[in-house]
Amino acid sequence: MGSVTKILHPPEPFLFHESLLRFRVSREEFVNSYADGVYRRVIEDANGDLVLLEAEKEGEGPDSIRLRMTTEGRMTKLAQNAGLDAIKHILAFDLDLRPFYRMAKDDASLAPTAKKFRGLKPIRYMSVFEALVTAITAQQVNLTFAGAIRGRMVKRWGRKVRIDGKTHYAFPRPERLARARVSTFRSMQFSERKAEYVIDVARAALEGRLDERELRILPIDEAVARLTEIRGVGRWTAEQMLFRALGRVEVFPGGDLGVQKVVAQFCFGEKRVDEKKARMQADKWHPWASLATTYLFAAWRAGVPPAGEAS
DNA sequence: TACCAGGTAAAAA
DNA sequence: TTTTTACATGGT
Repeated sequence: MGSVTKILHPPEPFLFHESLLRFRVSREEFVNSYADGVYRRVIEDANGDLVLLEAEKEGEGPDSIRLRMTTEGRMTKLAQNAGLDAIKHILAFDLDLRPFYRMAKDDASLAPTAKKFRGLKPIRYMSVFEALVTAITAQQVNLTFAGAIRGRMVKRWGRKVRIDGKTHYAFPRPERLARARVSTFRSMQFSERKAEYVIDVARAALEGRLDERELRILPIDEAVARLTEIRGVGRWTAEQMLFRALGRVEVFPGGDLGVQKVVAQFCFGEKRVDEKKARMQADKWHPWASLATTYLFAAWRAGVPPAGEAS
């Protein structure tokens, strides 16, 4: 076993705990877990070596991060660098929040939340593939159930590392899921259709139809159009991916039920708005629309009352 | 029991 | 072109 620990200093402001809370929803999900103040996940380097990343807040004051990287075999320089790059991507070190805050301070529905959660970052998935499959599992079912079936999939097809007697799973490679049978997914309580969608996306990944470089730079509409050519990937799934894997915060998943609820609550004092109304509101947040939703979700989780509402 | 859950594709109107 | 419906399952 090889292990190395590094102290990282993310660009300020940075709120570790509040940013990671998003991954505390399910204990059965395995791939991205945040429990007892530690974010854990397994990544794979270019040689195919698996690295367990364990990140936690270091000390008081401005959030520094203690990152422990562990491999089953010898820790190589390649693995170390892969781990460092991965955590910087996941925690969105490259995203400069300052222009967003300049916009938010003049927006009545966003200003209090942006201030309260200064340093909140949109935590990301590792790949286009992972984000698409994860989104598909979450289509039209409650997130607890989505996490449960995803966990079964990961346990069955994800590569694993044993560290200190505990097993950790990497997100399954497209090769594995592309060859999986629908009936195996069905036994994990995927619907037949979800199973087909996941397999189709895995095949798209293998065939090079998920061009990350292209999806990073295409205008959002065109990127969504490319993605929705894949069966099972609708607008919502495409937008989730662009935001959560590629960090394209200008997208707005207006069809998302949760987004419609938080926008309704924090911007209109209502219970639910339709997609059109949500997108009208989001236009005011351009080009940080989904980043804005990250702040509203944080406020909602924390039980912060919407601006202008009595206690 | 019926209805909803951080949707999508395919059929029907 | 727009509006319904089937899909699977767990929770309320």
